[in-house]
Amino acid sequence: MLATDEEMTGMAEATQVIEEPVESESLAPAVTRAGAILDLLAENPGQVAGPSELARRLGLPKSSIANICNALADLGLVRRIGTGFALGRKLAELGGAYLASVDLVQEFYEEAALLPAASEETVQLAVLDGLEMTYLARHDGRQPVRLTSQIGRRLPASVTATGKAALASLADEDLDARLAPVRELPVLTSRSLASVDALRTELNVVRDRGYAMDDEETVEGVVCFGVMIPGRRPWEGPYAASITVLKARASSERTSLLIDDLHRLADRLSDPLRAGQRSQPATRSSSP
Amino acid sequence: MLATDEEMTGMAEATQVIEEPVESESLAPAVTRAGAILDLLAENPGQVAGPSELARRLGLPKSSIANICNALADLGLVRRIGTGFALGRKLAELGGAYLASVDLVQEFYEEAALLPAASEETVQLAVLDGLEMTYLARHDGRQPVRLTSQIGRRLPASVTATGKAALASLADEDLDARLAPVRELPVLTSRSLASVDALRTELNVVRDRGYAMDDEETVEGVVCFGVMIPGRRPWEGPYAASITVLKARASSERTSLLIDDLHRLADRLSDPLRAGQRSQPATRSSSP
DNA sequence: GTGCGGCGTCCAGCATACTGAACAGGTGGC
DNA sequence: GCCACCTGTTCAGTATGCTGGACGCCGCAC
Repeated sequence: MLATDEEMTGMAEATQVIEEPVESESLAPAVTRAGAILDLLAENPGQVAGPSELARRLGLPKSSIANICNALADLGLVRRIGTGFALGRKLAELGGAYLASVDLVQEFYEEAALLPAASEETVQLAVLDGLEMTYLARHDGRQPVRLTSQIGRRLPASVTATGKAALASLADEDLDARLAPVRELPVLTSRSLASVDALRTELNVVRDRGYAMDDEETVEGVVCFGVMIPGRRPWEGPYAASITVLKARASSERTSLLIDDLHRLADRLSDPLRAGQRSQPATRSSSP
Repeated sequence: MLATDEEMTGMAEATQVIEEPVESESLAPAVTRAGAILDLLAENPGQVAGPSELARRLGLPKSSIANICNALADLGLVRRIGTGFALGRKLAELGGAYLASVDLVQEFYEEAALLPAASEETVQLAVLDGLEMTYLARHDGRQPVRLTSQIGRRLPASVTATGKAALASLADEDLDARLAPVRELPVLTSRSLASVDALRTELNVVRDRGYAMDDEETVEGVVCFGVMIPGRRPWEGPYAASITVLKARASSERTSLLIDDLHRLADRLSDPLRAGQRSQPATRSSSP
């Protein structure tokens, strides 16, 4: 339809455009570009970049970027550091507001702290988005597993316990649609599932077993167990909770305690009415 | 300066423009408007609003808002819910990236968990921004104080222990500049400081005492203790850490333990090079 | 069934946000 | 000390994103 290629033939001589300037066509290009700027700054948290650098890396005019950056700075979405820009405080505010909009997050914190065994470990809540998991909440146990994901971080669903638990809960047609355009899966460690077929086989195991496992597929020496938590609204994708432990500490008896806790957590988060205090006893039974 | 009033005399008959359509003049209006949309959606987390409602509340053309919302949706900054929009997942990602860019946040989580007494309580980290504190991190203790601030939430500095600790650390001229345009302070409870004079007096107390206190000034029945933590870069505003406890549980002996921990935390976060190595080389008082 | 009011979307014309080059300030190399 | 390079900023012209009205749709009231 549109001639997006062959447009830079004139100037693409020795320029080092890192990002593609595609941007296709938005009816509000300034907004799209602002998003690209935030993404770029978020790639290496803490980095500060000036208008020139941003313009070069995005393949966009310097002036436009400067204008957008100034607008972003006025909003507090980015911060001026000298003449450059870095991520701003309002992002924490908006991120917190988004997390507050997910009812599950609040309840997750409360319920995770009450689990007899799992409350000692790192427990996380994530939501499926395409083929990636976005981590929404984290309960820190007493164990020094500090290499867990930051809140807001995204990881491939195929290498995480949360991701496998979420994918295993999808209807076949939904799963097929998501996997259709995929050739090979991202690989983080030598044990990551590399092929779609291997993933499908694994998902069948997850369905039968009732919980998912990440056996050093994300980080060497670290294992995770995950269970699915259904969304409460039709449009909310499947969530999942996981427990992260060092492989050396994952004895079989401890593991079974943790998985019991995980199922308990999922039950309480799946039916909030029954969790705190029973108020609607028979929702599912047939009417007389 | 700007004729903000009397501008809507023509159309302000029965229209209910909630927000002011000032927007002054930005060189990238679409970005400024996008920010206003996000702010509006963040006001009541979980709310979904269609283009018409957003346009009405912002006093802006419906078409423009629709275009901007579509761009925001493509970026993942907002989510389509039916025909409306709500905050999107990418906000969690960007918020997490911002928090990751603040070195203090990481270390805060590690050090807070190691405090002998305070690790049982709710410990928070915040940064001063104007006359408000933005909460950046929270360590959850075992006590069920669930009415603590969300990460990213902003509270007036004058009613919080973190805010008073941060303000008390400012140079006189800096403090004067921030307080100059202020007539009266925001009041959250009957004990909140209402006047600038009362705040100045309180800040002197904080300086002499070495820590700040919020005695039911933010929430009834809840007290907080706060200490300042200096920023590591010249441009980073002062940070502060606080401990939140129910007033009923704030015995004097427990309180003094907690305040010792707070000073310990501040010492370790102030000088990261010494934090990991030495535990506490008699910085404040000799051991018994 | 029917009319009404509200919604989200589409479209052409205009105002304006974007562009690219020129400017001034700062820095490092030789 | 000087030049060369890169920075961020400014400015006029023009392409283009923004505007307001019209359109089709849906849900509610009557």
